[in-house]
Amino acid sequence: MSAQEAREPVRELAELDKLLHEPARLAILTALSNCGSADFLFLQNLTGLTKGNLSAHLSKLEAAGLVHIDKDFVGKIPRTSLNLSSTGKSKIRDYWQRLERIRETLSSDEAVPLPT
Amino acid sequence: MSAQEAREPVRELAELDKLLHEPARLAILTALSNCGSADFLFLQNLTGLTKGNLSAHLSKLEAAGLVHIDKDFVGKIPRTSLNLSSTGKSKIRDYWQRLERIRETLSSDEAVPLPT
DNA sequence: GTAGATTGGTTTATAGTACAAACTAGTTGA
DNA sequence: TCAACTAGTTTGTACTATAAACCAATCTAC
Repeated sequence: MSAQEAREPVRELAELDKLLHEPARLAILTALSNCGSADFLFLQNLTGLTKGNLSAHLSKLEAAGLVHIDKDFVGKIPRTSLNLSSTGKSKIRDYWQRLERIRETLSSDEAVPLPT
Repeated sequence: MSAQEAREPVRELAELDKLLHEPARLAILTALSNCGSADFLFLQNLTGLTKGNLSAHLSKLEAAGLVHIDKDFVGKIPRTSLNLSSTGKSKIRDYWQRLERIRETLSSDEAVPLPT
């Protein structure tokens, strides 16, 4: 992270990683970050997403290496358990830190110069 | 904003308004919110967006009633000036407030219950 | 035992979106 | 006057999110 970047909070906003920034995935990653591990239905209930939608987002996050998807059976009922990979953990933590830093920068000083 | 909503920060994340949440538009709106008024090229430089991209996003924001687009001439050179409508101002302010509140809620307590 | 409903998801089809490249209209410089 | 530049807009494409349809297995009622 360069000094350049740190002095350009507006540009940093425009360059946020959309894989993490997308609302549904942000909700999923943030939830997993807070609760460690969760199963599919719990996550669906928490986020309010439809099954298809949640399934698609989870697949995308798995493909990107941010979450692990484990399937097993509880008795005879299938269960899908989700948890963050170590990359996932650090990426979502970094995302929130970055956002908070941008917010602080923008609200604290004249970060955005006036055009003439 | 219901108490229900306030107790479900993860769901609130999943339901963020994409018109504002999209990185490029978030950058545009936040920049305008900070500097009051700006012209096209200034904004392009600040956000790092291409002209076509910036133009498209501005049109979308105008159509949604969040920004005003004014065109005039400085000498013989055309100039496009942008500023937030009152709706735009309150919406971007609310967006950041909401996000900050979600962040605080999620980091301060056991906002996300553990699945059994 | 078998018909229908339920659980726990995945796949598919579509509508919407962001983006860059191509274009437009006018201006300045050589 | 011809080329290059300014200040954008329009267009085409590739991507993406989403809901609806689907699937396999289990449970329940009869």
